[in-house]
Amino acid sequence: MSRYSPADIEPRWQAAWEEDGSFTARRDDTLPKYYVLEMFPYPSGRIHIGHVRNYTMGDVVARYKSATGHNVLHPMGWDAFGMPAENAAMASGGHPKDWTYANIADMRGQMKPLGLSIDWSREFATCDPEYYGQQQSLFLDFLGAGMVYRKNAVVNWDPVDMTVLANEQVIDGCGWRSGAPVERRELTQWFFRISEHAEELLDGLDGLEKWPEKVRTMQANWIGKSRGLQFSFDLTAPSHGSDGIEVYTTRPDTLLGASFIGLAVDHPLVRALEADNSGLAAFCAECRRMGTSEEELETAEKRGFDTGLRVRHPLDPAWELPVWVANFILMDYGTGAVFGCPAHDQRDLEFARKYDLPVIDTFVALSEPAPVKDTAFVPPKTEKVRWIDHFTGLTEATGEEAIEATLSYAEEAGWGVSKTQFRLRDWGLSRQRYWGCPIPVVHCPNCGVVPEKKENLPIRLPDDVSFDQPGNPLDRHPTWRDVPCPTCGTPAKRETDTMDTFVDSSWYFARFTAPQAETPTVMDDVSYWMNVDQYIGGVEHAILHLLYARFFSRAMQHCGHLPEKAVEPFEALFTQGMVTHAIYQTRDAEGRPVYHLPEEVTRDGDRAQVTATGEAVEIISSAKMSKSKRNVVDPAQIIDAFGADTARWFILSDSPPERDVEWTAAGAEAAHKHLSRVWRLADASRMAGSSTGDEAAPNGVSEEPVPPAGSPEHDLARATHRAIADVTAGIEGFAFNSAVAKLYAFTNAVAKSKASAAAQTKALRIMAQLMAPMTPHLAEEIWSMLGGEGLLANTAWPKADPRLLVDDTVVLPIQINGKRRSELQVAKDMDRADIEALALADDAVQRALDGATPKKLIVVPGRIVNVVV
RNA sequence: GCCCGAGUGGCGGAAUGGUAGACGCAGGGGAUUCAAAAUCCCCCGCCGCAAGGCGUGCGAGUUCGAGUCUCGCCUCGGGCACCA
Repeated sequence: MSRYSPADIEPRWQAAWEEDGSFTARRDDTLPKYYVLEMFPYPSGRIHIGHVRNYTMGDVVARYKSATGHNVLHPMGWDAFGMPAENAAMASGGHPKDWTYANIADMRGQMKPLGLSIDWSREFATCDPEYYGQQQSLFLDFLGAGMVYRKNAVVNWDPVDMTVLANEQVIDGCGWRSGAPVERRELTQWFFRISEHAEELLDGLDGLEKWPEKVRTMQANWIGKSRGLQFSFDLTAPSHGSDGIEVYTTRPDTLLGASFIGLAVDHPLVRALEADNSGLAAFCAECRRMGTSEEELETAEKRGFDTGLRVRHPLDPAWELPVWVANFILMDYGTGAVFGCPAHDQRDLEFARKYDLPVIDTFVALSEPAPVKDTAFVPPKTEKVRWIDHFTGLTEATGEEAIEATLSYAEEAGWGVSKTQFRLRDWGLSRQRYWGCPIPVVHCPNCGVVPEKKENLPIRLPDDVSFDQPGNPLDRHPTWRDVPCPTCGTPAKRETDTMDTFVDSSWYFARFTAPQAETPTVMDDVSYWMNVDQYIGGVEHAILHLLYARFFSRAMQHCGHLPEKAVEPFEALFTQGMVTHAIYQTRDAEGRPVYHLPEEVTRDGDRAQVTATGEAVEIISSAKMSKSKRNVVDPAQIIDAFGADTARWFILSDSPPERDVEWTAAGAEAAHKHLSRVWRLADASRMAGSSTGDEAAPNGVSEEPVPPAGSPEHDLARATHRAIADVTAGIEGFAFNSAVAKLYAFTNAVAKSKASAAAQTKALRIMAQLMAPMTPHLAEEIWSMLGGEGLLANTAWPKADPRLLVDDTVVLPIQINGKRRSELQVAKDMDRADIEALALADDAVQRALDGATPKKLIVVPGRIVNVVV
């Protein structure tokens, strides 16, 4: 062989690893364990370049940790339930199960050639009955522990397709298939009591030191702990059995500015009022013709309806306020009712201006009272402001102090209670869909809702279902629902709701520690392997998935399925940026969007057309790769053309791992050229036929003598050890792009080196070791070409020799007034006074000073000199 | 709308508060070649002949010194509870 040929090299080394069992994880108490996990993929059909990025990063960590003496667990599985499988079945008539398993086979077939160091013996899919049966068992434990309950909740209902729609399926208020306006409908649904754990989930964030700060902040804000006042506005006349309206506010200090009460559309009182107020009923119906997402509610035009009811202000019974229904008030937060304070809340102000409600702006101001016009004045929480005739007697206080004073005042006066409130809502897990984990309960006419017996698990999904009619196939199945009641034996009906797919992904990491066990987990295994030492995945999962998984770990621990230490299951988290791509869109005859894959489109700058038809394509700015938007890039082309190592090297070198990247393949060829160059260097070294003479200790360099200073061997050894230090730091710090850059520099150093053949071979073997986490096949090949013993995958990571990392002299930049003007080359340990003298003698400094003495002279030894003139 | 990020040459990006632009892509020049491919060498932020000046989305501020810290904006991206 005379040139780099990944097509030959890569399968050969993959077979060697497989034969060696290099990546099979076994418990071993003599070694520190390390559990690396990438968020498992949804089997959408093909892997895309974002997957390659994710799994390559994880593989770098796994291989590096293995080389540094850890017993590594690095598993892979499939998040296999979900809507796309049903959509595919509806679109092309297949079965979701067939579609899903075929996709898994395809994707596994695409992933294996990447040479990932995965223990494939642990693979499972969440749609395997062996997995979801254990999940049903967990559900029953949670149910028994009182962590699951049923209540009514609102869903998006498509009246034509007779089906519940996901928020994603609601487009401009209409069903994505039927085009019919979506309705809100209330269904009885299952919920996990995650909100009972709000405080714990919040407090737990403090301990997650190896999580990105931004993720902890996002989770904390999501949980949304707040302190406020709960109290009642008495109705001037009782209405439908209520005497007053309970409100919750986080700004009780602005109570003097109250000018109306706002009720959520779904507030119980509103529901009651609707019955005999057709105008209100029409208004509410209008508001309900809207999706359920918070985004939609918050961005919709603010609208209100005066109920005609009046309430009394708690501080002054003579003061009456109108009660409005408003479409921006959330029933799920607080009491579903607020008081509006237009002067000190922007949204309330806009509402008040629209409906001509009073704006009371006279009791708090920055210094002098100023009338509020278009912008509400929100009293700052931590800055002192002036309070005028405030009922608490405050005159000057921060918002926070005013809130506290108000809380005490209301509590003492007895008309309000201070209350801690969380934004976090209970987790609704019911889905009216086929392709999910069946909820293992039975509805019995005698006993009510009865849990299945564990010995009946798994409750399997029936295979004989069809998707040619609207609605949930489980509901329509001729026999599947019919079961005897587990308690009394009378004929009963199975629950037909399946679980939210977030449930599936909330404990898979624990299942990987004993994927074939007859119980959800096995304590010995889960105790050995948990926690996940490094979790890696897209930042788009920063809130929901990670929060649900954290809740699940607590619940599992409570039920004895996880050890105490695993309540926080992810020790370290790395959120990689997304690989984005433009979305190519056309419209069908009805004006609905049609998306096109990048490979179906011919693009020229800002213009694009469908290659096959010539139809003009609208280019929508880049967004995260998503199957539904079809803006996915298949890595197969790069892998086919250049091999897996090039794909891996390129995706790692391209940009910092945490940052989003707009995908472009420009440069993939250059990555391949580089790997070829490394191969040629190794090949030349092999031809030179030199032995390094240190076969016994390929990595134990620190005991060796340092080559004489000034020799090419010395320079090469320095470059080598610089590279070891830099690449190690790059990998440890998730700066893979920098690690790659350092390896480029090291390659240049080796290529230019005049050192002996033996010294070069030695350097190249270390280069192979340093490259192994990124380009494992090429690294093995070079290792073997240069006489390395055994598999490189089993060798220890090289150690940098500190003697070769230090410099004797440093270049010290000289700044004049902060601008670099000159530099000094000085001994590393030269003392301050000598540096000052040299700096002042410098030509540029002399010119700048022009005979004067410097105002200030800053010397940071080893760093910089700054002369202030 | 709310929460969280990001913004540096033509491009991807580098830079413990201390020489902005490492490393690479693209581009330019040269060597080699009958020619090409491949490879190797050199140049490459902007303005300027030069001296020099200007430069990290915009505007302020802190500091001897700011890409980095603070405040206010702009633009783009992610999330917003039934996409996964």
